[in-house]
Amino acid sequence: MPELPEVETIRRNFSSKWPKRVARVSLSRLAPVEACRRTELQSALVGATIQHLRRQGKYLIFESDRNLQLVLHLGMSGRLRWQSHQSSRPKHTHLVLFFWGGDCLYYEDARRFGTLSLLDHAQGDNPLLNRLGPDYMDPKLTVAVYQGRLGKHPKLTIKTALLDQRIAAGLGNIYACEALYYARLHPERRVSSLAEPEVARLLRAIRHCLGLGIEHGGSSIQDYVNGLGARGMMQEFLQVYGRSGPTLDGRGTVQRITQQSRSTWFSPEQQGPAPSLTEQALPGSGIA
DNA sequence: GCGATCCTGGCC
DNA sequence: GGCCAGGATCGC
Repeated sequence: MPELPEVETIRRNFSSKWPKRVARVSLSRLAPVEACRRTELQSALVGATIQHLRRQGKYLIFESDRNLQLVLHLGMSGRLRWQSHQSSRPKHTHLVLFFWGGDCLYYEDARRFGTLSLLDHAQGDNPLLNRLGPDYMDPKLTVAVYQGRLGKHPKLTIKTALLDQRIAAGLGNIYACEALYYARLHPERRVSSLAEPEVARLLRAIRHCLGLGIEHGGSSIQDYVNGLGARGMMQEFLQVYGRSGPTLDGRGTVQRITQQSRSTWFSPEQQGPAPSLTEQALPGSGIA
């Protein structure tokens, strides 16, 4: 469900709350946590102080004063909600952190596509985060770095590459479609067909879309709400995602296709015709 | 690289 | 009842 802007919005909702010491932990039977770490998770967190909340791609990382971090991915339907006092538990609540002083943090996830993990090392070697590419908002991700990382996957279509969190982290289906629209690139182009200026344009478009998303508090298309229970407004500003008929700016029409069994929305007028077989076969000018 | 798969809920 | 959904991983 949530992509980088939604997760970042939630992180910011809580930024003034830390540090906070955990008094009690409640973990549901169905909580999406590795089975071997269930009991450990509770005992490790009780008494720990959460120093701050960090984000990498779509992951939220609770850094504690002990040598451990709680890593949360919200999957498709995960929600995190801050309450100033204990309240009734929504259905599908999997974890509640009760803090000293009365505040509580509720984590719910109906579909249980999310993941909860406990990592021992505050920095460095953890298999979960090591696989992730650099965050799209990280300034260290320059055009040259991005081009190099894309270049390792020349055969992927651009759309697929944008969703691949190993190349760079944070994009999901919504912002991938939007970024391709702003970059005026056809989603079925191969990575190998991208020239350097197009990569630069793409990275700029991605950051533009993610920035807009953050500015508007995320997209509440179905049921996303932020950490305080409020809906976002970005759904009002999407050019192509989920639309039929004209793009939001009226410059083209929206077409829906399926890639990797997921929907892609794009505008043929603005993003060019489907790439031709000749282009796909041409060696050379690309970045492969 | 691709498709199947893990789940529930909402909509037609 | 069937289909679709903002994600990621695991087989072939």
